[in-house]
Amino acid sequence: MIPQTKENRFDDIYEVVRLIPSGRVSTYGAIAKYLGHGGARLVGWAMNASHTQANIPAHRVVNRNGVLTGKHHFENPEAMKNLLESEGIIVKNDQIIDFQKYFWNPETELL
DNA sequence: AGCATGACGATCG
DNA sequence: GCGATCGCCATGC
Repeated sequence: MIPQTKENRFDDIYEVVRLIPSGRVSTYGAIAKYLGHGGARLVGWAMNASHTQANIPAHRVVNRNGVLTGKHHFENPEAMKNLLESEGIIVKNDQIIDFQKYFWNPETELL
């Protein structure tokens, strides 16, 4: 039996992030819970290493409050906000307006 | 091997 | 409502 390595976990996370449709956002906790990988920090860490992968819409992943906590990891702090607004999502003061309306939950959307 | 940190989340006081 | 604390896993020193 092949043990589940970190690469498997990261790959699973990347796959789910890639499934987030344009104009929608998801959270670290929701992805972590959906994959059952235990902690939201794993998703956060995977996002941190997402620069090693291609086509990872990391800007569509925010924390449970809909706050752009990871914007500083982009080239520019406003890049994340700019990308989200270009997809029709309103961002005010680093926070997504009507976050619950744009929230994309893999547990329900992919089921 | 032990300790600190991190794009988080939940709980407690 | 908010700050402190713990849990989660991976990484760096």
